[in-house]
Amino acid sequence: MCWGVFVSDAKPNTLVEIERQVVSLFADGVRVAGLPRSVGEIYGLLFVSAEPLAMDDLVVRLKISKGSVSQGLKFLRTLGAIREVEGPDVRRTYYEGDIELKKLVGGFIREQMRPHMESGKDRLKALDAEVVKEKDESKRAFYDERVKKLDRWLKQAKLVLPLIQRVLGE
Amino acid sequence: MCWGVFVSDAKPNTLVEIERQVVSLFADGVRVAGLPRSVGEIYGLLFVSAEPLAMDDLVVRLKISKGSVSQGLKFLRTLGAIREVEGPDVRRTYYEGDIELKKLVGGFIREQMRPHMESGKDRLKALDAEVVKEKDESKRAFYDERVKKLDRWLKQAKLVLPLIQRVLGE
DNA sequence: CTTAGAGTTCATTAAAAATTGAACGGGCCA
DNA sequence: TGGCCCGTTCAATTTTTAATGAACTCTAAG
Repeated sequence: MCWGVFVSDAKPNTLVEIERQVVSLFADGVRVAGLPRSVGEIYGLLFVSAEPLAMDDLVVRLKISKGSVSQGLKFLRTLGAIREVEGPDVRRTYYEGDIELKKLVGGFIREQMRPHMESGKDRLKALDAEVVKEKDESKRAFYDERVKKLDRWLKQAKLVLPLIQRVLGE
Repeated sequence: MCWGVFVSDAKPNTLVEIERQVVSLFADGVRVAGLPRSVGEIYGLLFVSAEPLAMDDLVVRLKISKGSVSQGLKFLRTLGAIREVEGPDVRRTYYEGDIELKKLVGGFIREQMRPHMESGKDRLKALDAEVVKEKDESKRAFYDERVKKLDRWLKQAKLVLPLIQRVLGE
């Protein structure tokens, strides 16, 4: 084995202050979206790292378990928030963060929000079926109005999401 | 005491199927925003109720504790998602749901997202202060670029939020 | 074929969040 | 003034969620 030549570039197994702050910023940030802290930490460290990192770097430097990192990376990959890239060790998979906001938001909308909206559509259908069963005329009218309102909400949401993506798309 | 006359209008202490479905829809719905299930249930029941409800109605019909309902109502009030109204018993406070989506979303943006963004601004300032301390020229340039990127993210978010509100404002 | 190390999975454990319920404050009427 | 009831608060508890780590798969090198 040969270590010598690259020693001065060796990654520290701890975070410098700037990294600490960015990691913490993302860790807190992702929580408004209901995501686990570890996911934010992982993305945060990739975001502030000039060099791509492998799983083991994340485990060591963030001090979180291999299992958590594996799951966090899997999730970030499905969002399209990180990219697999080549690195010094051919046996390992290295990652770098995609620093476009639209990628993050777009991925979140696609993976987390759309599915909910789809199931919402079905549930409104079921609701409609329930409303027609209502015997009392005026109650039925009231329920019908409310279900129609929910339909409109869903349409508005469908309108807004692509709009967000367009604005973030520059 | 006199019950007779209004017995047929008495509120059941359980939910009918339509109510059950709407309550459940909202209970699940609010979770994408990271809010507790009980908040969704409360809003949901107010949403499908033609008559305003008092705290006790919610406790009995949703089978959740007085404490939870009190806190849930408090939260929904700060969002502006519900309204206090007069009701049959002058001693009680009755509520009805505001069924405009913009109220819900607007309240959420104002109460939950803006504060985070404000603190984010401060944290970016702190980050900037840290970056200038970096001795290594090229590292400093890199960090500086990333912090600038975060600044742009914040600006984009500031741009998007009012846009959402305008679109929902019909 | 065997070994070694990267990466995943998932049952267990630990941590965080929501819910409960008892105690409290305050208004109102007798 | 005292009893009653509505509503709030918050410490204790339960429930939910995330993190851990050991066992596993897979690939590649010897």
